[in-house]
Amino acid sequence: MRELCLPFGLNAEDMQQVDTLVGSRVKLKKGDALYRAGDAFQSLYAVRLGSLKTTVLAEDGREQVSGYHMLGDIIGLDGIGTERHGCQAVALEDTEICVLPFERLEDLARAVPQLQRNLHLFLSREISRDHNIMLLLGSMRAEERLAVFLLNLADRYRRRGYSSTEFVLRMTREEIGSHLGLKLETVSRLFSRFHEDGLIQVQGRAVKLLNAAALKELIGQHG
Amino acid sequence: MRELCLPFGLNAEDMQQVDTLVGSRVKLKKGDALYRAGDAFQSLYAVRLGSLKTTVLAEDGREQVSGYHMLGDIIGLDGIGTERHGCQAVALEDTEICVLPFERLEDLARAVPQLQRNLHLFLSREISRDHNIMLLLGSMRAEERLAVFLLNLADRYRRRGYSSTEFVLRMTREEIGSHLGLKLETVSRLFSRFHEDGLIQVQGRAVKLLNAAALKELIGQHG
DNA sequence: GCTCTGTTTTGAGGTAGATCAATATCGGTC
DNA sequence: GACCGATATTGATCTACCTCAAAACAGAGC
Repeated sequence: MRELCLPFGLNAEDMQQVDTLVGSRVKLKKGDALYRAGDAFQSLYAVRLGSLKTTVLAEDGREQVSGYHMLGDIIGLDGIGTERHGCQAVALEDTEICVLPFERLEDLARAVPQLQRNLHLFLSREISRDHNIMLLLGSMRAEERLAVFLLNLADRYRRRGYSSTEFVLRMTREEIGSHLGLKLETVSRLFSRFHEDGLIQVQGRAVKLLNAAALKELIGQHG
Repeated sequence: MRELCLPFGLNAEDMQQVDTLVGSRVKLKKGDALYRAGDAFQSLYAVRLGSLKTTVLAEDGREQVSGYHMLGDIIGLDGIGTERHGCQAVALEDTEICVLPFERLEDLARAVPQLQRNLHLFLSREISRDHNIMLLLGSMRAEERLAVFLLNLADRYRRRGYSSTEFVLRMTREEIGSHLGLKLETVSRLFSRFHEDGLIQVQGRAVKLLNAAALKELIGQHG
């Protein structure tokens, strides 16, 4: 649970303070942007419902999906340094967000050590996560990348109490491809192959993991 | 300067406190590890002299260079969340490091808002940096990657007051390749081609940028 | 239910970068 | 200054993935 909740481990008194932190709530429809690259940074955002993708943009317009975010994830962390968001966040379905004004969060973090600790945890975990994606993009073959993606998704659903073997993807093949450094056709072909090989069952965006162990085995082969 | 110094913008009084933070100094020889994957996390490290590479390790032993760090860089940020370092840091030459015990840094950050702010800046900048590398690895062609790498290096040298057009690479072709998601032969060929095309001058690890504008133009083409 | 648009699947063929291999060069050591 | 292992260069070939193209499918709106 710790990883899913910024105010984890706080006592009742501190919790009251933190409650004053939560600013507004935002509702997004599928396709709505929570923020865009270049927007002034003021707040972090906690996902309460639904899911979003974040994308980094190159100057020439190329776009790379940098993350897929769901319940409990905190997004916007990359904006702290630059005072501007470096990427954009777009809802993949109807989504609800808690706004956490960052200045107040900083003030509160100074007063509440456990909150400070949690904030650092979230920041650092984002860094670790990104490093793992770099490893994936830099040194894994296409089928390994998709296997990692599926297993990672399964794990995140599991931690949130959802089925870890059956879920509905919220992203298109193109978005998955962008995230994994592959083209949509390659992603589609891999889904088909995993299906044929009995590793998964796919029907459009509905995915069922049939043999997670075999998927894990796939990772690390060849390369 | 702000980006190069954790105690940036602190007044004299606060500075005195921060001075008490700096624990020991560590001297590393070329090839020495500052920390290894799995080591308990206790401190952040500031590079005072020399340079290091950080590498992420896959379970199967594959290794990916996640960063190249020089004077003023803070490393170890990915360990905060997990209490274990997720990657390893190895000196690329004789190197001097300041140890910053993290618990004390956290304590001090609660007392000194400006220090807190700077810490958040460093954490967030690392995230932005990683996102840009993800963009590079996920959607750029080989020659674009090397161009980005060289221009980025030039910029970092410039900010530190060194020549931005002439420098000596501290990494092997293989390490550069690992960082950029390419094989060493590809890196070598690209250096040769950039040389032939009059963009740079290369002699082993000594590099001179002859036409930075053309290198910039290269980025964003095709893709 | 039908239409339209966006998404997905599948096929055929091309290419950037990998792999394999041989030679050259560097940097350190005795 | 000669030797040795590590690093770099360069060439020839191979292949994983991309590109282009066409058809099947899904879902939102009427």
